[in-house]
Amino acid sequence: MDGVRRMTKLQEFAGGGGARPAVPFKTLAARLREQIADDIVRGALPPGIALEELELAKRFDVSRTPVREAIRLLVASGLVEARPHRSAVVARATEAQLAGMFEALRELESLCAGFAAERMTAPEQADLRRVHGALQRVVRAGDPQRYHELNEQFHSIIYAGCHNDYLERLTIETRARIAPFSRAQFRTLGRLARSHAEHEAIVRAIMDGKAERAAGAMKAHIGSVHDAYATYRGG
Amino acid sequence: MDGVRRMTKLQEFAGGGGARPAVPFKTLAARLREQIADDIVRGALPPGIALEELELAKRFDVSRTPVREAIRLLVASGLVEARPHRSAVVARATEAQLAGMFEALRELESLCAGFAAERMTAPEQADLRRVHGALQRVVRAGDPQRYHELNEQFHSIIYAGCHNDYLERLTIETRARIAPFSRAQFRTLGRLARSHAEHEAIVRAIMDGKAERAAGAMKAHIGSVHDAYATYRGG
DNA sequence: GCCCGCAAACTTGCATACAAAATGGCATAC
DNA sequence: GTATGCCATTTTGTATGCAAGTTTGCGGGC
Repeated sequence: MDGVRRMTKLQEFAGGGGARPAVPFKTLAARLREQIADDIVRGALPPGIALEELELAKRFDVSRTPVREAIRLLVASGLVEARPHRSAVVARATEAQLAGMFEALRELESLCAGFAAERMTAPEQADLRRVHGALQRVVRAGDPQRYHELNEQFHSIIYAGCHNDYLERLTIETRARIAPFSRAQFRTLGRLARSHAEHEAIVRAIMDGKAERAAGAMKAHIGSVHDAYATYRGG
Repeated sequence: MDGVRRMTKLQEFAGGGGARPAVPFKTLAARLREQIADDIVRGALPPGIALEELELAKRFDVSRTPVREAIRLLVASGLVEARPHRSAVVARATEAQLAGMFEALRELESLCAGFAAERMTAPEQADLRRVHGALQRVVRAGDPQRYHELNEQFHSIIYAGCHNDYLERLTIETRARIAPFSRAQFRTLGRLARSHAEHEAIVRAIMDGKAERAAGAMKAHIGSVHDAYATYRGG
């Protein structure tokens, strides 16, 4: 790119980090996809913003080719929209689409919870209780950011607990797809407490092995998250 | 490619067809994705087969670039697996993965049916009845191929009837993802008749606006499809 | 002042060239 | 005869050049 040919470039990328010894090897495109997807989900790249190939290429010091491939990957996953000869943009969503995604997420998470109640192993249950306990402490401490992190763990444990890789993947992807639009939902301490109370019902149902109750509790939980978000957005 | 520069190449592709006047314009990559995805779903490209870039490029008379982009699109959708520096292959699945996908499809279709019972418009309902009637005639005639086509229409109408674009898309993609593995399920006339009888219960529940009954009937239907497939595959 | 048309600049789409890694075959050592 | 390591071949990964399409802004006309 500037005279000196740097070795492989695959080793050095990885977000400016150091050497990564036993990594299975990833293409530039794969890493770019992760990086950009992360930026979108975290909100650094908000919906509607243009993803110009040359700009991204310069930022990551690669050519347009892997950038283009990364964008194609993101397009297929739904996080990015692309139209021919126009810059790809971070996916937007109408209110109706967002409501649809929330509804789908509610049902997917509900399914996961139901299966988790029937299938989680003892270690998985222990892990769920552990994170649930940690969440309780965070609620008392009133730390929304930390709550957000642990909350994601909580839900992820339940996704994995359904013991259905495909369903787990669908749910994770749906959550990621909604994330860019719902980044402000846990701002109030009131919601934190309420969220945790809802978790309590879910955990109990799972521990008791009551699939329907777990599914119902999760459905109510996600529904209330959606309501909180809709209220927030509405005014 | 061979001296004479052919105009745009975007117009002429499209599967050897003629001029396509009012088409919104699609990139080569997008068309290749459709073509390859179709070949995978239809079984022309069975699971495990390698998708060599140069070979595909030659077959479609394009360069490797759009082929690669098409493959990336397919990778993200799950129809194709790729590992660095290895040919991409049509996605395979273990028995466990396949079972998981069937389970997910069962739940997704069940959700669609439930919502459809509550939300389908009168024209949509009429369309469903129309296809259902056509299916009955095909069962009597004993035409598995035609049954397969109409059966897809039948289910697609219900997907659309849930009035949730995202859920519809998830369900369609899941069905496509399973298709390469379940292409031999409607070989017996007995299954045709049974399948149609199950449809009957679904249609009635939807027409009556009974969401739970519709969901349950659909769940039973997909479950029986899966059983038939598992039996077929098992021996 | 506003609208329309045109052209320049910019961005993406595709092709091609080259680099790097994996595969397969062959020779060699045991 | 088998295993192992090396080299040629093949295939993917990345960079770059050029063509085509879109956007934008300017100038002229109304």
